[in-house]
Amino acid sequence: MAAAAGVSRATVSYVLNGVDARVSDETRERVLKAARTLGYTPNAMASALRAGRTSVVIFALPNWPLGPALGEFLSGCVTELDRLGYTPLVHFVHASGPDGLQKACDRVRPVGVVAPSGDLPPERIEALRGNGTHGFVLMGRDPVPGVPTFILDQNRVGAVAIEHLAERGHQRVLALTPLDPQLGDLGEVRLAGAQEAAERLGVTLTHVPADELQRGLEVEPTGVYAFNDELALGALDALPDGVALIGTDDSPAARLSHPRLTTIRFGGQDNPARIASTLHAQIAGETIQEPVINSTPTVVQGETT
Amino acid sequence: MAAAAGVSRATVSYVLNGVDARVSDETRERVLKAARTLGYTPNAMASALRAGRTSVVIFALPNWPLGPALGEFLSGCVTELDRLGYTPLVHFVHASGPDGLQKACDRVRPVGVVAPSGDLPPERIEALRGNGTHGFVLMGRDPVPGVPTFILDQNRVGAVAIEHLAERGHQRVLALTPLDPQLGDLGEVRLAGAQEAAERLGVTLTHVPADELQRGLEVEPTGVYAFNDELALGALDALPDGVALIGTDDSPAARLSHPRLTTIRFGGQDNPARIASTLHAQIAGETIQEPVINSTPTVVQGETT
DNA sequence: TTGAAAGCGCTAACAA
DNA sequence: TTGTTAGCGCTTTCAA
Repeated sequence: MAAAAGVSRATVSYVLNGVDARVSDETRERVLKAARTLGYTPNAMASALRAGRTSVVIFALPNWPLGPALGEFLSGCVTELDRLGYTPLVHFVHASGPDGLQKACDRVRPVGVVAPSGDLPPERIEALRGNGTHGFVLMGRDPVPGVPTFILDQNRVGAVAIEHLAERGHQRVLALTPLDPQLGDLGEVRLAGAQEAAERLGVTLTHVPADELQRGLEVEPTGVYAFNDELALGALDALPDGVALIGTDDSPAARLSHPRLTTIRFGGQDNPARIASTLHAQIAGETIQEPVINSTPTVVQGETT
Repeated sequence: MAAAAGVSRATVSYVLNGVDARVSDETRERVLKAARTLGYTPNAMASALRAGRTSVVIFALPNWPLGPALGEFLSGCVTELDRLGYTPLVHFVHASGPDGLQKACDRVRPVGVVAPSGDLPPERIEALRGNGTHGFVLMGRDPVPGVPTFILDQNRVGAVAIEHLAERGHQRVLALTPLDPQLGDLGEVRLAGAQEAAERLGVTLTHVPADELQRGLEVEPTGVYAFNDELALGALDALPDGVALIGTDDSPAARLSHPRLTTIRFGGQDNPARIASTLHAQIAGETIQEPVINSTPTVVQGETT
């Protein structure tokens, strides 16, 4: 490449990295033309080696059920990170082996990582810091000291649902959960939150896996809380008239259903932007002012409650 | 590191890469211990630079609606690739800028790429080949000459749905589509396939966006084909008794709904494994025998048709 | 305004 | 069985 343009490798580097002060217009033109002709792309491995860092940000996705809400959130994060000049890539934690995230980080040396707090313990973070990873955002229920954390309080989701039903006078409530082990840990926390709220508010909560819906109806509930919108929609037709129903996720389908489903929306629109900028600030070496990003669940009122 | 173990860098490299023939047991032990003590991790950038290739496989995800079916497929691909020793990472094509995939490939120099055929034209593939990318699997409607292709015939999905309804004697059918622009291109192709099949079979097909379901019912359809299961479930309660309903995706919620939803399952269980092994073979320099991986949609019979 | 050269951390060929 | 060394492609300092 340098030879093709008749200049030194150094000059090529300056041109391609926009250090304009250093090269004459004429030389720059020649280099750019040669680059185009040859289809030259700088070797990112080499420059990463030299610089001691890549532009990659790994988003470690835990075993969450893939749906519209998650898609929107992920897309948002990717878009923001891309805008800031990073190369965001999603790693499926549960689908790789036990040390999948660890291995992925060792192999791409990301400059930043977004990961569930459970998958990235403090000692790993320390190890990564020494390897060129400078930005961290954890996702979890509780704040992690010293590391910016995106609070996803599934516990609260369950509580909000029950509070909503209780406010409307429902005393016997069914909690409808997917069979899918995917919702596993996530679901347990939600259920616990719902249970707590139920006790607090004097609501009788019966937990029923989705495939036993019919059996659950024997307790003659006045309200049903489904752990996701699909489940709610699937139950809608089977529920006796007058039984209230609230789903979770605010999926597009919930907005389009007849009757329109009441559901729970998780988190604000600007969370992806805040996650991205938190990462960016850390990587730039700034101190983070707000180490906690809160995601509050809110009820989206429909016609089913 | 080499110094800490009192050996040369070469020896460290051999030990950590399992070239056992070269080092004595005693030396190996010493090196491994030192590595553990120091928390030493080989710099993958350096070794990638040296080797001319990384272990990363980029899976370029187009603007498909995220749901359980896609999740299963993606997880499958990731698991298989991981098993083969690669580092699979998912790139959200639509969420990055226009040349997002290009940029991502330039920055991580993946050894393999799985991408929609529309996002990876032949000239790009050629360029990538020169940059250390040796495995390609395209996803699209039609085979691409010279490149293994995973055939996703959305056209056929639409046709299968209409055929299923026609077989059961339905002559007036509603096609219920999401508003979501996400399904855009994908949806158009499906609709076209359904339209063709309808004409062929003498079925009257009316296309209605999901938010106009009520208006669609004025044509008094005897069957409804929804472009995804969530939409189908959302409509279930609103449809008059006796109207047949078929969804798309075979989502868990469809299996759990009451009545159980008839739906369309897309593709076989072993597609991820075939995609992974096709990539693997190419990277190993083998010639691919079966350059086309077919994904045939099949009806999953429920109680709604 | 430009070139020469060092060095990022690793691996593989060659020497001992 | 182990050490020495060249060189992967880049950026950046120093010299011209």
